Amino acid sequence: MADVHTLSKGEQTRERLLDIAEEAILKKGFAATSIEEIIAEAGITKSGFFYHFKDKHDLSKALLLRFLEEDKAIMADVFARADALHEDPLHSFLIAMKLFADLMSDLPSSHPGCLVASYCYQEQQFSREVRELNRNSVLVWRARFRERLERIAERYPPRVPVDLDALSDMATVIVEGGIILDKLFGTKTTLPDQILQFRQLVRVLFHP
Amino acid sequence: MADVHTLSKGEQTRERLLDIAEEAILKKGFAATSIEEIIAEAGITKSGFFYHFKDKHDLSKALLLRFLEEDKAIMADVFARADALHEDPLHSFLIAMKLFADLMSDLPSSHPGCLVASYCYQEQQFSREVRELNRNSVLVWRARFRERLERIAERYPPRVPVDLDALSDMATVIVEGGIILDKLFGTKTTLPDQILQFRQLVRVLFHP
DNA sequence: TGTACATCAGTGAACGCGCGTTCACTGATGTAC
DNA sequence: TGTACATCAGTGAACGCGCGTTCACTGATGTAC
Repeated sequence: MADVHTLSKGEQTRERLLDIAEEAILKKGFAATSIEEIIAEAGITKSGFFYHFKDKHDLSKALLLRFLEEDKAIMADVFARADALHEDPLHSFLIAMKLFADLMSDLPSSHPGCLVASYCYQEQQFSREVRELNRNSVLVWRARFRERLERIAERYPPRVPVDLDALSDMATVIVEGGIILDKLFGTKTTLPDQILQFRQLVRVLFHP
Repeated sequence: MADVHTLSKGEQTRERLLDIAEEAILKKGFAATSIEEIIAEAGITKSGFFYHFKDKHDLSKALLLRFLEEDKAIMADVFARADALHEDPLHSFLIAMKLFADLMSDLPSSHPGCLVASYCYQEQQFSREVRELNRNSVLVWRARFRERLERIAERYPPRVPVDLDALSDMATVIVEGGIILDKLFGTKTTLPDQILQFRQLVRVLFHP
């Protein structure tokens, strides 16, 4: 959610529609979330909705774009803060994973879910463009982690052979899987615990 | 899918309806999968569908029950085969993870998805009973792995402190996350690679 | 072996409701001169 | 400072289509006697 004070009235309504839609879609899925219920909660009419979004597919695209933007900002911030605390790639990475785990612990309630996973399990409903955006977001995660792990492996040659690709993907895998378990149980400890588990693995593999 | 030859004509149609529904639901989600398209592919009329299922919710329940049954059988078989090959808990576990990874590599096409994750991201559409079934299935996974890891930890005290709960959940987390990545990319290597990654972690933690 | 009845595995037509979308219109705010 | 016009942020009513569900009915197969 962007800062409310920098948004015009119309932009505020639009953000609110996106907030309501995202929450509902993560609970029921895209097809089961009707425009009718979104506008009911937002307190506008249906035509008001279509002033903001061309059609329902336009909503799905705007929603994903906003989600990916926010996600990118969070991870960039986590890594930037870790880099500021330690310049060594391994230690910085371990700090980043701790910061990330803490961040996920501090959610107000249990994790609402990840739009990427949600869309993935309803893929055929979305346009090729949206599917492409979704896929690409995971490639970005993979590349981000891969790059950091490479720098670590350079300075700390692992004793056992390490598959850097699989280890990079493991970050995404752990996050998506952890979210599912927390979502299923209404808890918020599984995701941070799993991130720390991943952190532990990276340390065991590389730490001298 | 049960053996075709042990099923009556009606049971065969029912299984076929479940097959078609499962494939469609994993691609589009539950709400976006219409009874109309299921019967079109099955080649029967709508009333024929309602002969087999009370309503659409009845279908969702039957689908999940069948999925969980199959899932249980697969894992039981993997562990039984591993136990037959080695009686030591750690080695049997490592063998089981290898067998599991191989099994996931041998899928005819890319992984179609996991109904548990699919339902999880559309939870509010399902009855409390179905949601309960879904949640419970993860508890079963957790318990199954927890029990095996405990036996391992007894015989091989880990050098570093190990959180057995988190490690047990990691199995489920890795599988759900791995499936999402394979599903997104249309590949089938991520899931087995991640299972082997998990296997590697267990070995590093416990192997003397 | 034949007949009566029950169950199985569906068919066909109709239903009403909710959904996404469109279209003509409107009051409030902003901008140009 | 006042007027004309444009844009913003919607309203209200209507639409048609597809969806899940129901109901009365049916031909084929199985079972009892």
